[in-house]
Amino acid sequence: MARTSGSDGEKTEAAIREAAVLLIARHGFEAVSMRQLAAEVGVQAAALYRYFPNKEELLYSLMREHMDGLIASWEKVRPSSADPATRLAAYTANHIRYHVERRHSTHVSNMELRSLSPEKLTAILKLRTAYEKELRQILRDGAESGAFDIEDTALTAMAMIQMITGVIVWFRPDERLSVADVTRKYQTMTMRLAGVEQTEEARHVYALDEFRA
Amino acid sequence: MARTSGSDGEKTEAAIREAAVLLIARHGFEAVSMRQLAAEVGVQAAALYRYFPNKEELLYSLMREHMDGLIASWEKVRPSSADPATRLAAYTANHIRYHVERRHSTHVSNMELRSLSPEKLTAILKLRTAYEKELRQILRDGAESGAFDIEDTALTAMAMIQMITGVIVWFRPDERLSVADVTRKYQTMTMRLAGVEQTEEARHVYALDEFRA
DNA sequence: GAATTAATTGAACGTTTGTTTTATTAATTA
DNA sequence: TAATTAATAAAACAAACGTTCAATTAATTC
Repeated sequence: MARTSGSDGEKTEAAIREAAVLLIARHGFEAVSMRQLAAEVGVQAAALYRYFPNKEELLYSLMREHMDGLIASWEKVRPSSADPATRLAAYTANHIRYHVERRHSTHVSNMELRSLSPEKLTAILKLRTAYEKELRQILRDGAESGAFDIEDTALTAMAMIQMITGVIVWFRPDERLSVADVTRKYQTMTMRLAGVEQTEEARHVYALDEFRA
Repeated sequence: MARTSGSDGEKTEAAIREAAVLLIARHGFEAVSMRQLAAEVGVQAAALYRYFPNKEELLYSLMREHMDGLIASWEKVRPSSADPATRLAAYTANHIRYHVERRHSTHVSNMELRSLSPEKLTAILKLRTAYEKELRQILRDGAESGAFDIEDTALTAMAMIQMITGVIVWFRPDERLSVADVTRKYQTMTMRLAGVEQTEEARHVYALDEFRA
């Protein structure tokens, strides 16, 4: 056999990416074989090598796509000139929205870092650090202006990120809780961690429907 | 060759467990081979099967040991009859201490769940749920008594656990931050998430040296 | 319609995998 | 000291792994 009827490189690559994210999220990178992935796509294993030179490059490509998308999504909604509390609420909302919508690729990007070579690992961590730096800056600005009350901005930023990323571990949108509900509740919590007073807190969180779309 | 001079079953099993936790934490369960593990212990692969019937049972045994230890450590320090804020501070401190002291087994228990069969996965999750239930009860008691101000106790408990477990991702004890420093800062943050007022918050956190040993 | 390019198959490669079996020696018990 | 048990090595198993290569067909270009 050879080229199949109706075959299309672009569609095949997209199908590979989608199946790979799902399989790797479910079973882990090392546990997924190229044959298993190919079978899921409906193709022979050898065909995968037309799109990715090897297994590790496939993983790396998935992670880069995820991180690039995350940063791009933030740059799109970022209210650069707003006050720190507004920016914090926006950061929280965007983070949760992006991760909830991409549970599987988030899992891959967070859990499979050890399967990357040192150079590729460094590249991904660089993107992650750049993204986290945005939050640290918000916290620092708020602490300086007196809007926030934070003892250790670096530590608080790490704690916040862990907290809001953790939403994908337990949250599934259902009838009880919508993404908007969860976002609002997490916004309240990041405000509390930032040391915003209760009245100010509510004013910022509830006024931020625009960041929960 | 056969039995080696000075060989001792107990010591060998302990060596296997220790090496397994380290290797699996570093490379992931699927990426670690029985031969690699055996080499680390200084033994042939076949010798491992004297202590564990197969690879999965080894993983399961490591996870059970971790979870049992976590629950036991909490039962030992738990101030059952204290007020909610004190109990929350104790829970936070014990959680951080246990996890920081066992970074590698924490990594294994949190990241390798998907390598377990459904029955074993259920067993481990049952232990985890039991442990998390303790925190939910503290939050519920505090909310009822008016000591805490919490909108959604289940969600807040999940967020707190994610936050305080996340400490192992970035924290390494060094000259800048000791475990006691980090514990105190995280206690402040869990108090804030619980909605304890600032003055009460400080009174509870700073008086809890006993829970930071 | 012929030539070229894109997409894929099927077979094969040497390694490595988890695991089992058998033999052998050290330590312990009688 | 003889018999027994504990602990290991060495070799072998079939199965699965990532990857390569040559052949073949579909789609596109000329």
